[in-house]
Amino acid sequence: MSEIGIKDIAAKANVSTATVSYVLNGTRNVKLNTRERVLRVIQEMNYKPNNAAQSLKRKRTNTIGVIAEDVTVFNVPEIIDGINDCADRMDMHILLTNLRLDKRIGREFDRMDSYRHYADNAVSELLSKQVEGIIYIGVHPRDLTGFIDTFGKPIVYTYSYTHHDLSIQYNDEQASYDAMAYLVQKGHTRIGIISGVMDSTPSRLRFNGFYKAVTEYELPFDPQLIKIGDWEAESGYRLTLELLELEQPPTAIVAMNDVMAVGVIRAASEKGVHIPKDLSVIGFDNREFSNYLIPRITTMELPLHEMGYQAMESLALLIKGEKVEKQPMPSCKLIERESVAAPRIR
Amino acid sequence: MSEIGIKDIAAKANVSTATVSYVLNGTRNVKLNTRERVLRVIQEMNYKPNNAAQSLKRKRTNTIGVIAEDVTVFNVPEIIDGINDCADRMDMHILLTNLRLDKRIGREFDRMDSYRHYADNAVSELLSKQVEGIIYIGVHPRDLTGFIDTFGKPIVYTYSYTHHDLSIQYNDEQASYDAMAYLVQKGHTRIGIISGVMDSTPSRLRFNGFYKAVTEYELPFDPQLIKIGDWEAESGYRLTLELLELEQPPTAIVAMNDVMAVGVIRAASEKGVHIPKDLSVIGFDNREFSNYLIPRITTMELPLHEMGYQAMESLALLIKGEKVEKQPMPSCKLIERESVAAPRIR
DNA sequence: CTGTTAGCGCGTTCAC
DNA sequence: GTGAACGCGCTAACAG
Repeated sequence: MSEIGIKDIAAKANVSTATVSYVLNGTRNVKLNTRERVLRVIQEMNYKPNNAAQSLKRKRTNTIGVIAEDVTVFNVPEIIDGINDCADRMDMHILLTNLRLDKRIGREFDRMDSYRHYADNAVSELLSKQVEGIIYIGVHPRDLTGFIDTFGKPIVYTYSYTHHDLSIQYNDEQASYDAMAYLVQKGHTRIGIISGVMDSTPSRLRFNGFYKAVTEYELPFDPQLIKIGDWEAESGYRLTLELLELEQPPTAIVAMNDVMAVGVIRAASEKGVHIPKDLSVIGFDNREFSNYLIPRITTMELPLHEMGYQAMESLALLIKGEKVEKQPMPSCKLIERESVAAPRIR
Repeated sequence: MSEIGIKDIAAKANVSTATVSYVLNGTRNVKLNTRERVLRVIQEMNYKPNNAAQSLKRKRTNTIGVIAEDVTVFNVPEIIDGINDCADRMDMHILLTNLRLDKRIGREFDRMDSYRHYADNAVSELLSKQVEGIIYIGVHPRDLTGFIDTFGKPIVYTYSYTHHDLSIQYNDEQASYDAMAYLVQKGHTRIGIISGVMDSTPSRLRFNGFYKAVTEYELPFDPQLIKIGDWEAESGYRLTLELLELEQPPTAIVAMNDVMAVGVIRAASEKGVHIPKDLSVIGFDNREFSNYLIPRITTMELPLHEMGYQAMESLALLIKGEKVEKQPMPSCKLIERESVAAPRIR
């Protein structure tokens, strides 16, 4: 056990505890000779300064808290990884709290009161542990204004946002615009879109991008090509069937997530419509499975790592009391695979 | 900011700091009247005791460290979730360290020296933070004996093991036996197997289960049905092609992970072999994508949550100095989906 | 039984 | 290079 303290080291090395501390922290010059002796004893006894005592005195913990709504949801680990990446470089440490929302309340995000206490507890605990700031990772982008109170401690949201605090989000509108541009460039003009539920922020942003592309590229605007899904594969399946039954079916479909893209593929294969020859599909999220489907789907990858990284960077600035200049939103990246081709000439 | 300390509360409530402490911890009776007054002031000022000071005095932190080799690897988040689940119930807190091995060194686990220092740093840091024990989560089951030294602090390994320490592993042999039994029960007798690389523990254990089933069910033992893959989809693809070219091809294939099962599906679809009518497939891991493939694959789910839970439970016992009685290994669970059917009668 | 005083835990840091 | 006060909350000893 490490019940050895600084005075044990001091005693064994025949110096005062002050000297040991100076050696350890390089806070002051110590004669080479004694320094080496001290260092050797520390090594021998495997001494590790008690962090609790240190931060008590220093009034700094070099620690931030991360509250993850649920670490098992696909986007979260990669964001944490980005936070870690950045934190490592600036010698900051992370205290992770996992709210386990997905298991505890499922998808009912709108019933905030049913899970507010989990968040409150997490914040209390983190503040008590003297974190210097907090990063909050949502499982679905949405407005969290008024949800938690950090009592003045800096907080940065990612994959969610509030009206008052800093938040790191990716450029959803641009992503969907880019997906469209890519299809147009391949020669498509009749492009269908299957959205997520419409009261969700990403759905709306992505729809904006879609609409912007339709306008700028002067594509035929046909409301029949716009389908409102619910993020699940079944809706992708059902709505694709509807699209295929149109008098003039689309030559390409943008699905607002990979899960619904699976539905698209199922519907197409059932109807004997070949992807990508007869129908192109783009998904969103670059979920792990998108690379294993047949065909492997072309999809927009979310800049999760970068979001985590930026969140940590910004939080560090906030902690230092410096002004955080608005960084450009991280962009999604198109992962070209096998589900998109030029449309068949009819 | 929460620069407010216990004495601020004491002053405002006209009591001594001792009283405040007693109120807070319920360590002694305090007259209802004063208690309520104190509580009210605490509430008003949002006072949170400084955890550093507390643990310094109490010599207990109620905190354990979790070292994850890489949080972005598929099995890790679920294990963390299990740890969390258990830790929450016993009011323990978690300090997570992410080694980021996958990004830093990729799959070269055998070159331990290239990443030992990451682990050493993580342990040092955790010990310095006075964790009461450590859980180590590997990204691939393997022997880590001698890899790290916790200087006497309890440690539990999961998804990896050492000769000396407690480790929580799932029952791999049984899983593969069960997969076989399931196929046999469906009527299969010629069953091919595609293993992972053979110097890996899970490969060997799963092969044992396979062999045991072959023996017990008196299946024809044909070495041609045994193929050594490398965990990647391409090997599943290539080896399936080989199996299909056999004079007497198998009616079912057990792939030792879902990724190779994807290769099986690709090969089959290319050869016009219908799954599951002409060929049944079972995968391993219940990776997210296995549920989105066409056909959705039947697979063995790893008891990740339970492993995390058990690891935490055992560690808690170790910390208390109690003896940990050997628990039964968590079992995998067969997830029945669409890739298995009875063999065609020839 | 209720409340207070004061020393302690362990490193840091100022004054000597 | 050293002695000792200090940070903040806990708790033993003591008082009413």
